[in-house]
Amino acid sequence: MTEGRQATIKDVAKGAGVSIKTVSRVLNDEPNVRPATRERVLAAAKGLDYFPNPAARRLAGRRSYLIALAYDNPSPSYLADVIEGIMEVCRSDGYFLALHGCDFTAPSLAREMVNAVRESRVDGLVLTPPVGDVAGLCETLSDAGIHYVRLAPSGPTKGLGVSINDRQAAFDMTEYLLELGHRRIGFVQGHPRHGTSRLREEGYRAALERYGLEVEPALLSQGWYTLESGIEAARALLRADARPTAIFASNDDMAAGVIQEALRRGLRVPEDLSVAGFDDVPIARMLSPRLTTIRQPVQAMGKRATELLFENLSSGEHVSTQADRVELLDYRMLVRPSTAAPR
Amino acid sequence: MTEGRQATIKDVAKGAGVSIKTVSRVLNDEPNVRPATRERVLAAAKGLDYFPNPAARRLAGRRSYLIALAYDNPSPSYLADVIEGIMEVCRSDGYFLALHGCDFTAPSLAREMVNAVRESRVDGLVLTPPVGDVAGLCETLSDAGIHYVRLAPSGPTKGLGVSINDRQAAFDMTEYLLELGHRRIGFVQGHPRHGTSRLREEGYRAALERYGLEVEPALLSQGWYTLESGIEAARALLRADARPTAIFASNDDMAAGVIQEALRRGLRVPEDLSVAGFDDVPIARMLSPRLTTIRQPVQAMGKRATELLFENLSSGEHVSTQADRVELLDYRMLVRPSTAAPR
DNA sequence: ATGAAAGCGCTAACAT
DNA sequence: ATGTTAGCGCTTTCAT
Repeated sequence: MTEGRQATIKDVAKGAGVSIKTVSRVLNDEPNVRPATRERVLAAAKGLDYFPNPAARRLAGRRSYLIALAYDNPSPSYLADVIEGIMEVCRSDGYFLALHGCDFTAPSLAREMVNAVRESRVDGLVLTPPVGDVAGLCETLSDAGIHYVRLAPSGPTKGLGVSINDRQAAFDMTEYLLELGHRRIGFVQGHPRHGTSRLREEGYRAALERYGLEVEPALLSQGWYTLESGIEAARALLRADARPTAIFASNDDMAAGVIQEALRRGLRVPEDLSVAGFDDVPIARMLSPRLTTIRQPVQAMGKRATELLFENLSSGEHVSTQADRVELLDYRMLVRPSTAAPR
Repeated sequence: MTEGRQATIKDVAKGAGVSIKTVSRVLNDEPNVRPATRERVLAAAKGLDYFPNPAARRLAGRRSYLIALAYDNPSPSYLADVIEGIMEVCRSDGYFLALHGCDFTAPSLAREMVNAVRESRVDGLVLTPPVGDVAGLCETLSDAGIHYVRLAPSGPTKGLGVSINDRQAAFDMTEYLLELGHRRIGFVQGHPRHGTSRLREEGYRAALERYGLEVEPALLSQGWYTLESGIEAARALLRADARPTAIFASNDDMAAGVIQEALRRGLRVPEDLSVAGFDDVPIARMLSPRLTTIRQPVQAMGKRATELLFENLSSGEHVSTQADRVELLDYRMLVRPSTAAPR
């Protein structure tokens, strides 16, 4: 039942009684085609069930119509959401998305990424945290003439980026806990090598300072953005003499660990301990009690990042040559039953 | 700093002092090249930092070196895992993975998928549940000469597939609860249009029958594989006069809902109610108590499915022409604190 | 406003 | 064992 072969631009040209160049013009929305001619070409293409061969287009054109997403072990929902956002733009622009898993701690990361780009011919990269924050990576990419956009870039930024204000969001969450009446608020720090960890901690500290409270070392505990590290951190925070009445974990996975450890110790959440997270991954709604957290618009961030990348690609300029440009999107604080006023 | 242009096969040929065909032979591991020549070519390629242009290769060859993953709203961790498994094989075989989100309830699904394949020129498809179970889809794909492999196919299967024995796994879980001493075991059914739902329910029913127990309608409650539907289902099951001492939900998200509703009613888990799930998504470990569940080797399934697809592609035969071939991989039952003997 | 012709960088017959 | 020669199906000058 399979058709003999797929229609080519020649078939369409013949069908419409024009040259292949005219067909190409119509297909690429170039000027200088009479509306009547355009219609005829479109009709012929439709009738023949014609789709341009991407390989031929890539080979002849200057672009590969391919971008890649570079990531290192993100939470599954983050990956799924960001992909969804990117795909939305790719679909409408006729681009493909390639996935590039990598190890952000590998010394050879930059070199390997340049090679991967050379090999796959991708037109540009979307870098998710923490990949985008790797020291020297952006410089290497820029030097190699590779276009990219970063999600949640931290620190002094070069080039394009999309983010939320992590610092402000953490500030808001801490302030919310303070306004509930909490005065001893524990904080579980994120992965030390992720840029967002620093920003979120800064927000937490700033809020305490605003309330004239000291940030006691006993209120801080190091985590790694994993469930297990959240349990460990909670263990440390809760065995202190004057234990906190609330714990703010830098992400939801760790907050789940905090809740687990609290319940194991017979503490009730939120009556004995309020717990807050960050990210609003699916588990936040599935925990008992449901978790107070910050929602990042991950899908929208992926979408906007891709739009910026495409603009940059077609502008011709390279990322690094134009002014730094990081767009901030809105986050939302979601108050759920895991937080309450201290007793 | 950007290089003038990327090296081509001609550059390599010149550098090695051979013809481009010989370079091509070396690159594609074809026979009839003297080892010494091979070495020379390889050295030249390396020295020139040469990578074959995928677009040219696709255009000239008969393959696109591209496969697609078709999915409809899977759990993020399922998607991430299956992608990881597929990518593993793609990387080693020089293939790319395209993502194709779709709506498995759309009447035009089959037609749209054929068009998408024509447009993107993918060599083959990996279909995740429930997409692979859509009536008529496989026939349409086969008729169009499109190669595919299904994950977790249900029902009488045509063509290639990779799965676990969902029915047996559900049987095992139910039997485990029975052996703990439970006699009233509630069951939350999965999405009515997912093939796995039927299989898992069959396993549950078979285990009860094996123990000479009747499957009372009051023990069954319809869910949709979502958290909310799990809560609803638990509400129905728990307000019955003789309420179950254990509830087996067809997936983890619904099990999370069951736990939430049970705790809301003041029931303790597992003391007053045992809860079990299916899938072992990340939340299973994050819930309090941690969830007893079935682990599917999703990544391995994605990997194996891709291997089968590639074998099929290079065999030349079409999927539908050979004997049905569904490989079953091992699952594992994970006993965690959410289940215990009834009091 | 439209067309002719020359590639893009490979693979695939077909030599040799 | 290696080379020659056509394409693959587009985009891109450059004509007209």
